[in-house]
Amino acid sequence: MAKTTTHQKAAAVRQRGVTMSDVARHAGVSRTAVSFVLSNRENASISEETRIRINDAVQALGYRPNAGARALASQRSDWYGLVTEIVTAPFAVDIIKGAQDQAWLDHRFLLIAPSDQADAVGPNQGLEDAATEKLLEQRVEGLLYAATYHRGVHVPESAHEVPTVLINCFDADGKLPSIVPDERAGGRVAVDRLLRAGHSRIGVINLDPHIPAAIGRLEGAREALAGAGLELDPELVVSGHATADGGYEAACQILDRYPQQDRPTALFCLNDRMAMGAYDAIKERGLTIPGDIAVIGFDNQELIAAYLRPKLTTVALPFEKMGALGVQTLAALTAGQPITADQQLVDCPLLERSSV
Amino acid sequence: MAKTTTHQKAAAVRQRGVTMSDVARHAGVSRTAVSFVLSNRENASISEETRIRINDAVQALGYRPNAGARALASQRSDWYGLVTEIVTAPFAVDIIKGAQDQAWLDHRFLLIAPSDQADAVGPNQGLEDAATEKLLEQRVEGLLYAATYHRGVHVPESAHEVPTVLINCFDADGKLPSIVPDERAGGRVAVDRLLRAGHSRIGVINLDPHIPAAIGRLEGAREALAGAGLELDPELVVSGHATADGGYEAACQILDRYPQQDRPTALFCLNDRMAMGAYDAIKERGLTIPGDIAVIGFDNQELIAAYLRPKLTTVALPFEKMGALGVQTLAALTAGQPITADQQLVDCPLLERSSV
DNA sequence: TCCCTTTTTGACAACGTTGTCTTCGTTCGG
DNA sequence: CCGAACGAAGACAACGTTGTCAAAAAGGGA
Repeated sequence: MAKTTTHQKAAAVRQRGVTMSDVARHAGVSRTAVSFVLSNRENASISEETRIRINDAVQALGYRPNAGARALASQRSDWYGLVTEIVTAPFAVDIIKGAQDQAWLDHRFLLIAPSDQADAVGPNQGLEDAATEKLLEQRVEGLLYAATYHRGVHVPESAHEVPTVLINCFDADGKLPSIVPDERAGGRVAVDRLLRAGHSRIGVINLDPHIPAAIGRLEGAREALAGAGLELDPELVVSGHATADGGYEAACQILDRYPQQDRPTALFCLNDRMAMGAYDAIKERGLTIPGDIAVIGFDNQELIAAYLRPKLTTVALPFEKMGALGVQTLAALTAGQPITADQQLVDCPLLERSSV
Repeated sequence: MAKTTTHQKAAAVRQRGVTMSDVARHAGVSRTAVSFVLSNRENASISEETRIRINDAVQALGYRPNAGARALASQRSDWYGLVTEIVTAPFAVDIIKGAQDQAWLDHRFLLIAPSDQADAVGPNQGLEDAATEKLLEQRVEGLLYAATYHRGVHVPESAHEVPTVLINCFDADGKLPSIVPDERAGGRVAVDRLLRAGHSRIGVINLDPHIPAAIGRLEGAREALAGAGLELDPELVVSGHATADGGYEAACQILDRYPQQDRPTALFCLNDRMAMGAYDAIKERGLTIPGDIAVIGFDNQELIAAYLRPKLTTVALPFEKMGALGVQTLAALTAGQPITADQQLVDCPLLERSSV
């Protein structure tokens, strides 16, 4: 009696407790059969008829497998955890998109946890550790760490308990595999584009020269120039704060430093925000883009690049691809496959618009 | 003997199988005691000493509760599902941020699933249904739907099985509670700001006049003008495509239509992208901002508003707040509390910068 | 010492699956 | 009509918890 009461109460409280047994009962078969059909196993041996009966029962009852129970019993969750500060500083959201789409394709679920590792390597790992811990409690099969900008990071200790891949950042301790943009090739592509348009005197508006993005892109620029038998004039490289204002000031410096005939005819801005400022500096001086000065950016920040007038030709960071590749790499790792390289470089494609 | 072998094998295969029993054994107490301590229950009656012993054991063994098992046994997952196209079209990422932060505070986990409901009401619900279904399989306790732009949506049938809240959109069928921006108040605030700066002849660059944002903001503008004894001159309202180009064209129309003395001295652009275009139109005509023409935007798209020169004064959409409020509302619903209104309006704050 | 309270234990059933094994009918070919 | 071969059923242990309960042990006061 007491037992019955308990059951009824539970049933009343539960929103929708259709279990495999219910399906089996409704289809007039055994639980075993249902389990076989639903996870359509190899060593099947289920007649087409019962298979259909079971599927019908699933439909009729609106049965939904319980992911948690399945994970518990089968000891695999099909979940990956993604720790990222991107949600906080949504510059690289496309990483999430790429990762999520890929995970979806692989029938895996991405658990996204926030990180506040606002910047760099420092042990500001309060939230980050907690996030990792929470994800491991959910028994994720692997971890991804994604950063808003390309840099070295330290990952919490516990991340080493499961396969882990870094996206748009790399392990400062050099132990974990990572996916990063090929900044160098990107810089080369940008400057090549300018060279191809006939420019040979090219000003460069640089970022903080110590970050990987600046180092790689500048190196690429040098290579491209070298390919054309030219050298990068150090005088034409001006660093600025990575904002529109910074770009504006840097552009003013470059433009005002020389008489007209010596003035560079093109500017390579190491990010789009600075290109935005450079536009203003150029226009202010009554010069036209790309007529008098060609401008090429980097990052392909849609809101800027596609809406500047004229629209900005720029090199895109392959966020989406990196996200997808991260998940693929993780999938390989969790499947026990060895991965080839610890650092995978992803191409930065040129986006032609109208500023060159 | 056979049993021992099995255990060893299991332990070898499992990555890290520390269970509650292990903790109990290590602490020299019963499982029950451990369970009591870890979920620190009311009817406890556990001595301080054993409590400490248990916590030490947890530390020592690196025990991590298995969330899935806990969910299974306790019939509550502490998970909310968030279905959104925001990741695809990352205009309103801050909704995710707000929701996630709030969920974190409430010790709940947000499962984010992608929706491709790229636009509007239509039954393009392939992925969306699938996402909802997946989330329900994970036994989420409630669902959130978030849209990139304020509009009416249809939600999959199965969403009605658990408490559901809409963010930045509303149920076209009028059944589900929603959180939306107070567009009207926003429009009022914007125009009030212009009036306060002494402008009385105000041009309006409108969005597609049928969407909730346009309707509300325009209505608010009218109210503000009425408060100053003015009326909205229909001639001064020009609709354009919601892009920089659209804004540019609309601004040209407004600016060129009148001789200088009749020209509006301020423009209210219903979004920042159009304000960006308007800037160009104004500057092209040799006019200054805000000297000759004041400009006020809407949306506060950081990349634009904060980087335009001069920086754009605009009205912000309260994405983050809406996200947080959505989670709070959902928490109230799942806790069985009745909620007050089916549609909660959230204020759109004015962000003063330098264009007025 | 005895009773009463406070801790603590042990046992057991649930939760919804997976996975393995044995058994039991059928049906069919020979 | 016998033995395969196949399809399916049934039983059971496992997964790691929660939750409930009765009962045992430890301590304290009179």
